[in-house]
Amino acid sequence: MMYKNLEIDNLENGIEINGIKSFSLKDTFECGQCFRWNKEEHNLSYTGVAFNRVINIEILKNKLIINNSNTDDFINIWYDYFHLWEDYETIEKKLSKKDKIMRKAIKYSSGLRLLRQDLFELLISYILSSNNRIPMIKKTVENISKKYGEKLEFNGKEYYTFPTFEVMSNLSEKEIKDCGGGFRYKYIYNSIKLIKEGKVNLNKINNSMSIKEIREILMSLPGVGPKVSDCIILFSGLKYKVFPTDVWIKRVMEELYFKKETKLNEIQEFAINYFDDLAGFAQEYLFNYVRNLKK
DNA sequence: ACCCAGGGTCGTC
DNA sequence: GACGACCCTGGG
Repeated sequence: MMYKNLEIDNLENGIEINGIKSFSLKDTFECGQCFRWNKEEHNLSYTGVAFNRVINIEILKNKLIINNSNTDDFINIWYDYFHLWEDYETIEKKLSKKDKIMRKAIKYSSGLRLLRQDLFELLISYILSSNNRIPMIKKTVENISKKYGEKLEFNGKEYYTFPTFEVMSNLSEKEIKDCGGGFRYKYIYNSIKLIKEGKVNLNKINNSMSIKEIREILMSLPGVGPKVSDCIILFSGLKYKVFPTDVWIKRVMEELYFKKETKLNEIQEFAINYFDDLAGFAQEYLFNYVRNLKK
């Protein structure tokens, strides 16, 4: 069948999609925006859990293969999750024209797509990200899912959904602590508590609000500062004109753009003005680029 | 063995 | 507005 210029064919336990451009699985899944996707050992495919599903995805001869899925899920979930309605060729072209630095960064990570992830899962994941390392964040998110998510099975292996707010709101402080997030367990527990008590309402957040308004709501939660809230806003796909500024981005912006030590606010302000509507994309191309260069 | 840093945030001065 | 503390772990 056809769906918005894409041709979808059924496989035995999955689907095959023709017509997708600009999609690098490696750059999309390994750029640090998500914590629940892992490369398979034996091939170039990735398996991950999102929106209560486990799927395996690979690209063969320009076709996107989604295993353990079907057309309905593709239309209802994955088409939006992988941001397939956005034209990344144009985004990359526009950003490449900005300067030599962006041209390099994009050449390096062409095909990187910003996923549109679940807001609550992002909230917990990025509270865990503060002063933490990516492998440790992944480990803790995995622990939370294993303990309190629902079990899924695929290819003889067990996977776990990220728990719902409902489930997590009934956990004790100790239960959350035992998931392994270190000192951040209090942030998570107290954030959930504020939401449960109705003092903060995540459900009213939507993309017709201004970035400032959304930031205000998110930052009223403990453990959520400017950087974490910008990540939540960007990686949920609410807004793309944000520029999460962490240590890596700070370093690369100072080195390549400012040539001197610069304050976070100044970097942000510059980037938002300079990259405009594409700031969020620029941030992720840069982050992926420098983080891999340092290795 | 010891030290340091990690997709920051918070409390205190 | 600057500064140190923070759980915990892997790597030098």
